[in-house]
Amino acid sequence: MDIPSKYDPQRAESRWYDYWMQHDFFSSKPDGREPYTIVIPPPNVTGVLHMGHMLNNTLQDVLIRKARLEGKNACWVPGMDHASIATEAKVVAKLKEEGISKSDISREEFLRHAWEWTDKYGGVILEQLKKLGCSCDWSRTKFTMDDDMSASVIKVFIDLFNKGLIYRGHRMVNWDPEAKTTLSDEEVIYEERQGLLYYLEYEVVEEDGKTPPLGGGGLVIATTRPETILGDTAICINPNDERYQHLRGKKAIVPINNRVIPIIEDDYVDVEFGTGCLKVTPAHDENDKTLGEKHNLEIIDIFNEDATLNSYGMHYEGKDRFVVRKEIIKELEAKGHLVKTEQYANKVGTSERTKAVIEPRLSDQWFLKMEGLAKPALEAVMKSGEVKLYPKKFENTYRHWMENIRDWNISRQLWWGQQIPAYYYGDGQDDFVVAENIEEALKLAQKKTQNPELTTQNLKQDPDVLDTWFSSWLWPISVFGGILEPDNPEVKYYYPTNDLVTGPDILFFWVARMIVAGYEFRGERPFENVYLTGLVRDKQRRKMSKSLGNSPDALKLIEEFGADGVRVGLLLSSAAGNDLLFDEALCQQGKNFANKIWNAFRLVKSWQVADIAQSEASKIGLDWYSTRFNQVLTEIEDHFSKYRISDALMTIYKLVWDDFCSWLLEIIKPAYQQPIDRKTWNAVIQLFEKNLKLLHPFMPFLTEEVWQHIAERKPENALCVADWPKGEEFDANLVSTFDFAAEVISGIRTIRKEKNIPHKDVLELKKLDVEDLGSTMDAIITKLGNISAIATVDKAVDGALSFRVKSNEYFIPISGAIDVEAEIQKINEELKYTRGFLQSVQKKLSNERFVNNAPEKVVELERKKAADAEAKIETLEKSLASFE
RNA sequence: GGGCGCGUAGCUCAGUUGGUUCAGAGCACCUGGUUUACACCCAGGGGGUCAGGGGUUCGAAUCCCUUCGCGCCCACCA
Repeated sequence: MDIPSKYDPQRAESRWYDYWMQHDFFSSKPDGREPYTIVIPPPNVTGVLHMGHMLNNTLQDVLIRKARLEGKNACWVPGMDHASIATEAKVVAKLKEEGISKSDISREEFLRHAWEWTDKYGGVILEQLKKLGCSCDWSRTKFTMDDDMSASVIKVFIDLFNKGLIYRGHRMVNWDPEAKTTLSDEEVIYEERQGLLYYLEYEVVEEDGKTPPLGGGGLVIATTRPETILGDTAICINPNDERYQHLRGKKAIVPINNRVIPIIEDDYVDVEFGTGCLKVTPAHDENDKTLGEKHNLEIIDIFNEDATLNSYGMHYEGKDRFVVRKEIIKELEAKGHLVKTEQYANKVGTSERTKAVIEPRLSDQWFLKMEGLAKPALEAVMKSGEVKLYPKKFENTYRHWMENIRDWNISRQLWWGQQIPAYYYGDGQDDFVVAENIEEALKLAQKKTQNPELTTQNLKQDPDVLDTWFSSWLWPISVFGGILEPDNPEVKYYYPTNDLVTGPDILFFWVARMIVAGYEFRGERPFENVYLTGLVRDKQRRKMSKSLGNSPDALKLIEEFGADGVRVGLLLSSAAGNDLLFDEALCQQGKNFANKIWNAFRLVKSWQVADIAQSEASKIGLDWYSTRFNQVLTEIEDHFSKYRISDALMTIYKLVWDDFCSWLLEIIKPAYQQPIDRKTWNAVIQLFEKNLKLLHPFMPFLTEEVWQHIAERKPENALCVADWPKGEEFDANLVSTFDFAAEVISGIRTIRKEKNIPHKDVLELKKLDVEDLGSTMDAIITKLGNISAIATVDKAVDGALSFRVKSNEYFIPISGAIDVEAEIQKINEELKYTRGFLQSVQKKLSNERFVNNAPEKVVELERKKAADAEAKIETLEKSLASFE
């Protein structure tokens, strides 16, 4: 036999992937079959394959391959996301290396560089997915900046604007000073930081115009951000604060710039916190802004867009906010304003993308009103169940977010993305129109202004682009052209899609918004089931990240363990929603499993087939395995229906390794250099093929390789387009009878081990039946136990080793001395245990309340347990007697 | 500060409405094994007061209360 004893993944992987592609097995077109659709969570165009992607996409591939085998029209749409902030940052960095600054080049030039970059690096991750075995319909690959995708985004923007849901507003937004753009609330991550709370004394202007000296004469405020004092426009106290009654109606003086500001009163101020005096900086704090509006305060913005101080910062102009914090404290101390500092832990908002500390900033931005839009999306998950989340626990999180949803800031001060289709013709708040292009805009503007003289020269498009998620929320619709052509046959066939597999970290960013978009733009859910994976962590539970360097190289793993091995490794311990603690040992387990299957294939292939009679053992073994297969198949289907993918895999793993390899193949294996009968061989090949079908979604390469070599195949009969096994009725009794026999075999093996009897020594077996197992399984016991013959006896056999299964007793007579003492001790131990067991059962049965209250079935079972135990005790006692 | 979830064998986790199969699986570990598919293997084995305490019940890993430990989400306290 020249099949190598080790499975070689590398050869099989490239060979079969090419084969699948050549025969177009992954492509899908609408037809009469039931569709099964998944849209990929589009990875960032800047991304390279990491463990999270591997897990995610393996899961999707399992689902899509299973659906394909089930005869559905399986369509997995791949694609990429333009990821505006991340990509723009990379392009800016790259230009910087080349000595080009973004501010020195035009928008058009910049975009040219960005596209160049995208074309060069963009496809990498998709190629890597192919290495993993992902069976996407590559002819459908989409990019969120494709012309039609962008057109969809613009159309949706205009539509929502015309519905009055998009508005422009001067708001406090999350400003990322590094990317120089705003972020949505969801893109801000709050981190606990240890900082200082500074107590600063401000001078107070008395009624007589005098200012008592510092060191007790002023008022003391507490702040974490002393650098913002130059933007202070008031001091606020609680009107009920006894301590500060004397400050009412007075004014205070801002240190350093000596601006005189009012002291106002508001309940908002917490009397308990700090000193009870609050400095109000409306330009740099959300709450202060609210206070400012309420009390008509001046707004002084002291920062530039990169968070350095502007001219209001006086001699600090041009310096970074954190530098200023240090320096200004020194100045304040020197001037006697610093009273004390305290350690203080507070939450600091940071940018998800750049990690920069977020600066609250007032600016003109575009917002989408979410409240009304969220309603159907909330009901779909919480009420109608049209959209189901797995695991269910995320429904609570989802509900909480949806019920407290805030308007979505959709504008970003970037160039890479869909430019906002708003055109300004003047400086007024309302001097703009929203239109698909500048020509349309001109018409609208002329109409709005009643000025036919207006030309495109007078129009200026908003320079900002839309949030990336404002394009990806349309993904399940727009990849099928469902926004631009709502009635096209593609979208009608594939939409709504079936399953979505993604991480819980983008539940709000993406999943929730897709549900919103689905109902708003198609009146229908975008998908039925959402499978939320866990995060991939390392063995020490740390998140995998580039900076920690604890993320293994995905492609190296595939090289080392094979794509199938890695897939199995990732899946084995990844229940939905549970974090996955990645360990290469898991991949090793996957690789071992692949090798196990490979060797089962080698074994079967090595047999000579002859027209001889089928043995009894083979016949029973095959019957049993067919039955077992059907039993396990129902379990597997149940796991799949609940999206318990790792359980489904483990169930198949055990079926193949234990039931198929360890039991069935051993039962039918012919003696050395003997042929196998044709009937058995045909049957086992069929069963092997059924196993391969179950395995294929998890281990596509290995199974295709074996499938193609185990029998002659026509090109169109590849495993990846074979048919999923149909569940058949099965006889559970056959399985339990077999289990009994397996226990007997196990008993024989234990005795061999205890007494050091090699397997090749033939033994005799005598049985004393209490429970009638019959003789159906004798052939199997004989073969696997290496037993010469099984004889039934009616009393215990003297001078034999014995063991018991349930109430039956088995004897193995051996030549030579039996260690009588040891046998007696063994029996005594079993007796003691069984008596104790019986006692506990009888105690239950003698409890009237148990007998009266417990269901009849339960009581009946206890009675049977008691009877069985009594029978066993009797057997054991007889055995003991035989030694005396 | 509010909400959600978790704590079961050395590790990662199952355990559906309390009652055969309730104390399980895989890996790891230990013992033995050159049986001619596979040592990436075979056979056998040990291991848990189900986080601690209290309660309900004939009966609790499962229901209730409480303590401790951990994770996640949301929230404007300077």
